Amino acid sequence: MITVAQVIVDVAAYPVDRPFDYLVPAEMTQIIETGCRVKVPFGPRNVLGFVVAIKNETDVPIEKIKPVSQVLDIEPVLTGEMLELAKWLKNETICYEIDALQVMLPSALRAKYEKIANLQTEVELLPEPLQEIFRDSQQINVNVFEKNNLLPQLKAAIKNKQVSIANVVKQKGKVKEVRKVRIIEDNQMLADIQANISNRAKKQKQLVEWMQLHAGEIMDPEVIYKELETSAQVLNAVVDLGAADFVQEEVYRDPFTKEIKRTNFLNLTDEQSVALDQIMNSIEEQEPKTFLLQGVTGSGKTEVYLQTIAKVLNDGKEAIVLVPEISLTPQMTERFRSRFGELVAVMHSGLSVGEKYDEWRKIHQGKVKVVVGARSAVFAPFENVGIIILDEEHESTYKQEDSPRYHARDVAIWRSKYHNCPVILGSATPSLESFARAKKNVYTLLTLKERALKQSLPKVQIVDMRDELKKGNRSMFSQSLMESIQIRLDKKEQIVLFLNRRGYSSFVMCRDCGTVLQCENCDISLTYHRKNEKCKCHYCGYEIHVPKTCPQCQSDHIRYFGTGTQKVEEELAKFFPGIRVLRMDVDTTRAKGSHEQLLEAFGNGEADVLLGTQMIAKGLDYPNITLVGVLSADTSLHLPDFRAAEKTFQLLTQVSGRAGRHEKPGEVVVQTYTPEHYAIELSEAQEYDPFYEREMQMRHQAGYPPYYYLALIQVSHEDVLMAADYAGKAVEWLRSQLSFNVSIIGPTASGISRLQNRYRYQCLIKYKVEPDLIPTLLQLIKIYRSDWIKKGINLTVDLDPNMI
DNA sequence: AGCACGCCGACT
DNA sequence: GTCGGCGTGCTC
Repeated sequence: MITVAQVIVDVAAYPVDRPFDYLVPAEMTQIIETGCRVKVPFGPRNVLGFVVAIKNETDVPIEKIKPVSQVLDIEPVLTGEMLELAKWLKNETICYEIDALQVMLPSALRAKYEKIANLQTEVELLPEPLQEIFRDSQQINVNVFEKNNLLPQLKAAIKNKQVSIANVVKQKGKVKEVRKVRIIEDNQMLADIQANISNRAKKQKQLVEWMQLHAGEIMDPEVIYKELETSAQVLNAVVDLGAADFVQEEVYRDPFTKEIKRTNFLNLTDEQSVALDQIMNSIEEQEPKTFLLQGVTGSGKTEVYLQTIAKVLNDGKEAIVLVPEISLTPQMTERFRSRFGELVAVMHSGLSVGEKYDEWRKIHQGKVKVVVGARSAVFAPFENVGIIILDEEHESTYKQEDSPRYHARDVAIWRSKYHNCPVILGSATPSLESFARAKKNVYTLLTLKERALKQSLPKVQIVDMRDELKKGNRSMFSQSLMESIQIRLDKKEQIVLFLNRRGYSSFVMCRDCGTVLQCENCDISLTYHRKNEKCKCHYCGYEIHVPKTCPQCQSDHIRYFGTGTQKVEEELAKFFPGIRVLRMDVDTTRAKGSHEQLLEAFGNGEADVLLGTQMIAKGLDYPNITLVGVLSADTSLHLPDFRAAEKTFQLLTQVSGRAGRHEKPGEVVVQTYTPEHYAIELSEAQEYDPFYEREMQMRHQAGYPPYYYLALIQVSHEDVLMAADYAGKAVEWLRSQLSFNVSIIGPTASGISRLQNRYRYQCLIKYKVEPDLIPTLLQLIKIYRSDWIKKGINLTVDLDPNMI
């Protein structure tokens, strides 16, 4: 009988996006399992692959089939659930199956390939320069030749059959191990050994005597040295006598640095209890229900999560908690760690590759029961999931921007059906899509209207900056904000000032002609980096030194513009001498961990004002913050995005919620040039429903989600005309295939019309129901992959896109 | 995707 | 005659 493994190979391309059959050699049949990674020959090279099935027959002609060269995992790295999920993702997001599989694993388990040159003759027979390199070793990485400009010589040697090239799959992800001492269990034997030690070896005798108290234990040598004031020499001698031996033990790199204090359940409000009861009931009944937990800021959503998780753990199941990347602050993770201690793993982008791998292994090996992490943690390899929680459900970071373009919410719901467990989507300002589904009873709505400690929501005051201008106030602060700041300073309370800007980026502009330094390859301005006085493109990596004069008008009035935070800081210092400001932007948060340090310093009262962009809006929870100022509420309103109003409202509600979360009442001052806009007007009352109704009307009129679904097709090419032409062709073809109630808008130039020297066009598909959409798109992709791709066209499909 | 194979023009 | 350009097609 033969054993055949079906393998998805690590080659992201359309013609090979299917399983390939490989023969399993007899010695591997006991080890190989579905979900294992394997090394296989694929054409002329070796690649990594995932075993998706094992069977006993094959349709492939016997002369074609090759054997698996190596099994990389003793235990499978992917569960059956993951393999199924990958197939679903492939369909749902139109991606390669290999991409779907890879996204579920930490990058440490993905393959790294190296080309190795093997020496086939005597070194002396090689040309001079090559001899040099092959002197130390017969096998040399090809990039060594590249670095020394010896590629032509290497090529010649290959031709002469003096050297051969092999592709080697390197496995990343080293398990970190430490050497420990294992004391033998047999106490009698220890006593015998001790008796035989010469009286001159006092230290050894002492050590073995002490070991009798710790028979069978495994310990750190350092602990022994300290305990007995001894050294490695003595220990080695004792090990030689057979009283103990050295063992290698796996360790996890610990991303937590601080000690944690255990905390207990808080008392719940009536609203919280009602919500919790419903969720508990669903867990009990094993219903894959999706709850939308809508709670005003400070209403204690987290406490509901924590108690739900406690229940799940009690049932012997596991919990997944997703948090947007930027709110994955120590403050947030500590709440989970303090409740569940060592049972919690944390996953976020701040961890090193090794740390991520370690956290993943803790989950995989069942050492932890709770994972708190960003988007990709939704793939945590638990096998008995009891609850999945998405906090701040409306955040756009839950959607991955590149292939596989999945939404963590959709994956969570898929997994909940697989495990028959509920999902909780939590937010103060749910996405319109989720709220609409809750209204249609697709999700179950749970509402928390009151703050947990019954504090009133902060008073929001909207200030029209146009009036300030008329009054002759040309500063960044309105009269009213200045007064409020002064009051807090007098009362020694804290202030958060918020600049509504995206990210931390800054740019270089000529003050005479207004030219902003642009990337040569992309249609986007360069980002200024202070550390090396360079300007860099975040999309393609293009980099130049900051020029002395303007490239357009030769003026030397060229200046670096920050996010505006420096300017705000300067003005603050002018108006309020002695004010202590903590600024959070590119320059102050570059180093790893500086973000946390700044927040901690602010929490300790080392500053009066915390000043920053979006990043500070999330998760800040300090009792002494009583004033929040939004310096310009409208900047996010004018973005070319149909969600601009929604995002602005969410942001204003979010930042307002930072004030007065504890005993002291809070106040919010929102400065704007368009106070009449409903997103700003309605944020004053901080009530979600009126905003929802209003925004739904707008979406209905314009034909956007949740009334319509969207799909975005992007076409790019080095040549503008080609890009436009083929975008047109795609649109034309889609129009001919899809029904009349689907509207296809475009093609139009994309927001960033040129990226990495490629011109980009896009078209938007709006549809309510169109069962043929995915098959049609797949067919379009087929046309593209079989024909257009050769002409240098690039085409991508994003279902349910974030930005358009 | 990546790599070999294969068919045609320009060189020692 | 041979070297190397890149169009074509396959990968268990």
